[in-house]
Amino acid sequence: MSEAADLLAEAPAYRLDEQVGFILRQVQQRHAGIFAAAFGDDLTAMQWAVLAKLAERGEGSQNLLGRLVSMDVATVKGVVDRLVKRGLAETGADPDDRRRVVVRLTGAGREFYRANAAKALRVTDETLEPLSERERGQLLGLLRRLR
Amino acid sequence: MSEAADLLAEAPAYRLDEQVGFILRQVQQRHAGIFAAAFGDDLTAMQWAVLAKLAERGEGSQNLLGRLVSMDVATVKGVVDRLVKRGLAETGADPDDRRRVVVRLTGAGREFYRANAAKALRVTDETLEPLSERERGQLLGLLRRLR
DNA sequence: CGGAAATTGTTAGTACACTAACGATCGCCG
DNA sequence: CGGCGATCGTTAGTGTACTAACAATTTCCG
Repeated sequence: MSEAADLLAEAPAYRLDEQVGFILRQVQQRHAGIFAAAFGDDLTAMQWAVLAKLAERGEGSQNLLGRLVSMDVATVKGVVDRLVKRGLAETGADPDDRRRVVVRLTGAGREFYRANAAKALRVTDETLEPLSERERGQLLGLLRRLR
Repeated sequence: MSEAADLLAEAPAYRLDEQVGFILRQVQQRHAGIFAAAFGDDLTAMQWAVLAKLAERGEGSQNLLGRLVSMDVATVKGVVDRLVKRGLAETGADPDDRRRVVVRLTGAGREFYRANAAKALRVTDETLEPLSERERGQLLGLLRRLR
């Protein structure tokens, strides 16, 4: 009974504003804005991610670090370079593997982390501000499954 | 009864992997991968977004176009330049306002849109593949409120 | 042991993404 | 009408992001 109707529905409407990819980018943009407002010229979100991971896990090779923060090896290099230039991280040789470059936080890096972890949490909070506690959990649960 | 416990909880744990911003970036990465697998070297997601918007709305100034796709004015220029170089769009002067650059699709651009809209829909579909129909609606609803 | 395969990091090239500074033009208001 | 603020586009500079090609090692396997 619905076969004729199916024929009429042949051209599925493509509306950019309804595509996940598009909305995702807009949400990312808003988050980036909130982060920038909180951290100003101190650090970008990527640099903070690497710093936080180093604080969590101690030192590690660039490669491992890249995997932990879901960043390309070529990209992580640039981020680490900038952290080193800001004096928050330092690199050294791995005695066991001469290919490796070990990255670790400096004292200033650990200090920066301690001083700003609460602020970083507020960035997350402000990003999710339009949602109730229950909705936040829902959203995170759904997003995690799309990773 | 819980006041003593509250004092112990003073340092809120910051776990990178639980922050929306971080998860959001991972989901974006997966989506970008799916898009690239579908469109290969033909077009990036951004270029497709501009193309689709032009197909939806007809011609418009670079500035307007930027607003419609949530893209910086400086960024949109580069994207439009690349579409022009690929022969999918063209620019012209606005007779009413000599500051403006009007952007519109070429015949090849319209043709490309028609030929690929269904594929673009499949990219969205594959991105959301791990979720049920109901969950997809939930996710989009939540994300939209974070724009 | 020795050589092929895999891993690690670097560099170059392309494509977003945003800020700031600039010049050209438009529109409004006195 | 005349000027001044707002808008539009371009350019330069910084920071992700990914691919491809490459060199230096290390590892594994015959």
